[in-house]
Amino acid sequence: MCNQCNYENLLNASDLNATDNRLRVLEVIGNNSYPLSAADIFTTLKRTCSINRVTVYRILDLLVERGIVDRISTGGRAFYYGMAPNENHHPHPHFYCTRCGQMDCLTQDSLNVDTKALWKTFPGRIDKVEVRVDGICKNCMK
Amino acid sequence: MCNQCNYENLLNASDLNATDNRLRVLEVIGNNSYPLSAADIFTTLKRTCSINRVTVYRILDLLVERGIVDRISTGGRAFYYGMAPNENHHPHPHFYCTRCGQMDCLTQDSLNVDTKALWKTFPGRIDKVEVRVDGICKNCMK
DNA sequence: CATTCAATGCAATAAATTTGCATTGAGATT
DNA sequence: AATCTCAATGCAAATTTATTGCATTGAATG
Repeated sequence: MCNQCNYENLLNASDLNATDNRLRVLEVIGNNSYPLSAADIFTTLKRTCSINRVTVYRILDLLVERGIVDRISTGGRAFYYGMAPNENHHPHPHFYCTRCGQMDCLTQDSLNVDTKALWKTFPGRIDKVEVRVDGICKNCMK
Repeated sequence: MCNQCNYENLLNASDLNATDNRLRVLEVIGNNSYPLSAADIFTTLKRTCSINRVTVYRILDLLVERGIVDRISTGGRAFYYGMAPNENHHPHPHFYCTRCGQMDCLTQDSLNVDTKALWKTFPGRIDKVEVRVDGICKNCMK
């Protein structure tokens, strides 16, 4: 849950008009404590407003492209979306339950990833390092 | 490229009959120096034998389920497949070029991931830790 | 020779996402 | 005020990737 990010500012800073729909999508993502699928976001929005599925996808694409939101791959077929790293959101690994599809955020230091060497020697451009732990969550273990 | 794994033994050790198709799929994966998509594997096989796309998917599922092959997520929509860790193949991170879709293996120690703490404290079951670097590869940078 | 069953093929379906084209509405231009 | 423009959105259809259901085959077994 994020109480610190000003979504309107985030959009403006990326030269995006802060439309109602963009703000709504960003709020759903930012106010959630774990990443959500496009379907999750769409379903949530549908409850309180009339928005098209395609619009959600397009907004997500835009937010990812501008680096406001992170597209996170799962062990499954759908992407999940969470706030991209910024002053209020630090990069962190995720846990994906292969049984129920729930994705959780792990603390930044639960997995220690040292990327310094790679950044120095890699002959291309590095945009992002994604760390995902797959397994069965506490709930599904019961 | 793997000259050490005996694919027939790998299959037998998992109680799988070493059918021609299974061996072929495993050879394509094992003899390649980077992970391949199901489509890559299918296309490669099609060149030299008659096999159905569905058979490839089914064999891949089976190999993944038995832990012979790893299903690796990319920044894109398709899964990629590479040899699962065994005595000849150590776990390692991957690089995914978001421009051309090429996936490369990084050396085991180019990224230092320390998972000890997580294993001790995580309240569910951990099956796999996937580390993927996304960016633009050397070729696409030109 | 009949039976069984794992392996495979083929067609249809599903899930997630993307594309093409139409509509709308707020602000700029005449 | 009427018109124009363009970003934002909607709707239907298409695409991509993967999965399912059911039929066929062929080797092994009784």
